[in-house]
Amino acid sequence: MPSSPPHPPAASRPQPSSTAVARLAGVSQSTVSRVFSASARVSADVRERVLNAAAELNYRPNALPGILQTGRSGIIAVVMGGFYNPFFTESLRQVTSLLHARRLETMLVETSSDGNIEDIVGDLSRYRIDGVISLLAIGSARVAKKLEHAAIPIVAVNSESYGILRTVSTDNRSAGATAADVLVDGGCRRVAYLAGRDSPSQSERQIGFLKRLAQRRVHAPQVLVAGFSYEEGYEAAVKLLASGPAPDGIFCVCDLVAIGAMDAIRNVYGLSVPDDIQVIGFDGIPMSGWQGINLTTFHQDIETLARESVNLLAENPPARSITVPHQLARRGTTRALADT
Amino acid sequence: MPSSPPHPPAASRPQPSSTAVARLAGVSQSTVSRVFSASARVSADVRERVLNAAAELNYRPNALPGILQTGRSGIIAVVMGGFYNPFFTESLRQVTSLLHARRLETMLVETSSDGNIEDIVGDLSRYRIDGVISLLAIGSARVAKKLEHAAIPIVAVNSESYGILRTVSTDNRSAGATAADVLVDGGCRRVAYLAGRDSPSQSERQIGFLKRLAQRRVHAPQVLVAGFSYEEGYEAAVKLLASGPAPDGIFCVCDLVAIGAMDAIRNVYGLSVPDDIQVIGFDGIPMSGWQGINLTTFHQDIETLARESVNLLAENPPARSITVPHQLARRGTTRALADT
DNA sequence: TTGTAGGCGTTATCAA
DNA sequence: TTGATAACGCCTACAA
Repeated sequence: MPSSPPHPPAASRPQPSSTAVARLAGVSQSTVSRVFSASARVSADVRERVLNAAAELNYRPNALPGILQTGRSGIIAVVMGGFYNPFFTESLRQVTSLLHARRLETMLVETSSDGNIEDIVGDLSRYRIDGVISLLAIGSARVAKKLEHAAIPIVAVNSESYGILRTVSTDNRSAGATAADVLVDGGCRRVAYLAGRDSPSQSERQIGFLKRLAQRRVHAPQVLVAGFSYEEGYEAAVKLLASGPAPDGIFCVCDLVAIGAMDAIRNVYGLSVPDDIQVIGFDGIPMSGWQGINLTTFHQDIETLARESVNLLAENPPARSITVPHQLARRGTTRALADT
Repeated sequence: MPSSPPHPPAASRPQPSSTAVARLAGVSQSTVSRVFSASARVSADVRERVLNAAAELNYRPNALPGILQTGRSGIIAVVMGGFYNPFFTESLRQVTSLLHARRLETMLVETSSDGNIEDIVGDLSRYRIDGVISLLAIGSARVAKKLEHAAIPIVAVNSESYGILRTVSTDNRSAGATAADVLVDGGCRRVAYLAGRDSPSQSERQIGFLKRLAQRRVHAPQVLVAGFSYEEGYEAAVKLLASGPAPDGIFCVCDLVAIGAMDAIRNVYGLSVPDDIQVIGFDGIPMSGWQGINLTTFHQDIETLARESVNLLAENPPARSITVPHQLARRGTTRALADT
């Protein structure tokens, strides 16, 4: 690509201003403004002349001066990564949809990690965005403080709050505990956990899982760091099964990892899910319900996560964190009761 | 939800202006402006005083006045729907990423159909957006004309151009033809097509498929309108197989439909893919490559689609349409050669 | 090198 | 009901 100008060329003609409309309609600029504010009264005669002139020039009110005055843009930045995971894209959809219902626009920011979220927010603040919803967890107290310092309201989903941030999270720890119960009740005695990386929600799930296993007097599980993708789940399972006696139950950090793991279990090792190994995922992405997959998993209540995130931002209550219950979907990769 | 103000409350303190920084640093506002424009020369002494004052106030330059003057915002609206289909979300990711590389921001607009795209563009033009990339096809010449009239540069992906719009599209017709070849070469003699709805790219695939079948002297396929989702593919296949003698090959409008159809074929009718019925999808979403699915499909070259879309918008060449080649991925749901 | 002044397109205030 | 004017925050001449 040749070196290009930072901005695309402006539209051939610049957009007409209210002054241009006023000139054409033979009224003052303020009258045009009034016609388009809808709140003020304008005589029917004048209104019609103005609307005709506006239509002729294809006039569209410019929101920028108002933003300049009020400091409020009606724009929310949504920070996201992991586009390959339907959990995130569906979250994005719902958040955008809810923002739109409140007449707020979504500025989408794509980033693979939260490492540079401070720069991103700093960058975007030149547009005077009204707030930030981060679908990525904030990774450190240092970043959280910087964000707080930026004085732009921010809500993070499935993130630690560091005592500062407003957060909305699925009850990850309790899900981990339930996963342990499902596997143990299903007869598993030798379980494993395929972990994600650098994510507080994944840590919470892991902690809940380990604690409950200990309570149930089951051996501590073998823990392997996979990641969050199908491929990483596949590879982690290959490694897991190559490393010693096979487990009889695996809890996976997310559905994509679980699906990858199942493909490895079945195709590389010729083992059966759930007869040889039971598998549980997390997220409740649509693919988990496909008949050919039929994965037992935990639904994250994306609708509520999104709704509470937008509420927290728009209503600007005192900083607080909201926990959203998960929902277990028992399907074909686990057994209801031990038949031993 | 109680009736809420249209905008979230502004950040507690309004963001400081360059004037505030100037006051604190004991210089004029223009000097502050110069320090942050980087182009102009400022003495080291003054620069430092200004930067210190700016840091103390946590000053961030406001982009709006500049936009007001130039009419160029550096914001591109990306119109999208079908979040459940990884083809669209991956397209969104790549487009956003490329825009970001050009220092352009993405304003995300979610809409289920293109029906109201005119309203959307009209709405957004109050932010003086520099252009629009629509990942949804523009559905009618009427809408295309309106968009043209709005004088905002627009590029549509996999859309008809109506002789006006700039478009970037996969070579859908040729893919349809290749699908016919693959099935016929694989021994199919009685094929079906599971169609989408209201989409020019889907029509093109269908036309290419039908034409090539005729050339190959195979009976015209049974065509059923499914849609674009797993569920719709599933239901369409159930209906298809219930309606008479089963086909021995099915071309599906997209991968999700193909995957749904396969689940129905296998689980409802106990038939084998590919032994009884061969299946071809379209898009090349990641799931098509999962071992448990292993679907023969056509990869849309999203990278190129996204790159050309952004180029077309940013470089503002004379209106033109670009066709991007697809790539066939032969996998386990078709057979290479007829063994009859 | 630095300061002063005008203008971008609105909305809000005040006067007519 | 309508018009004139100030203000938002920055950039860009132009003046000093």
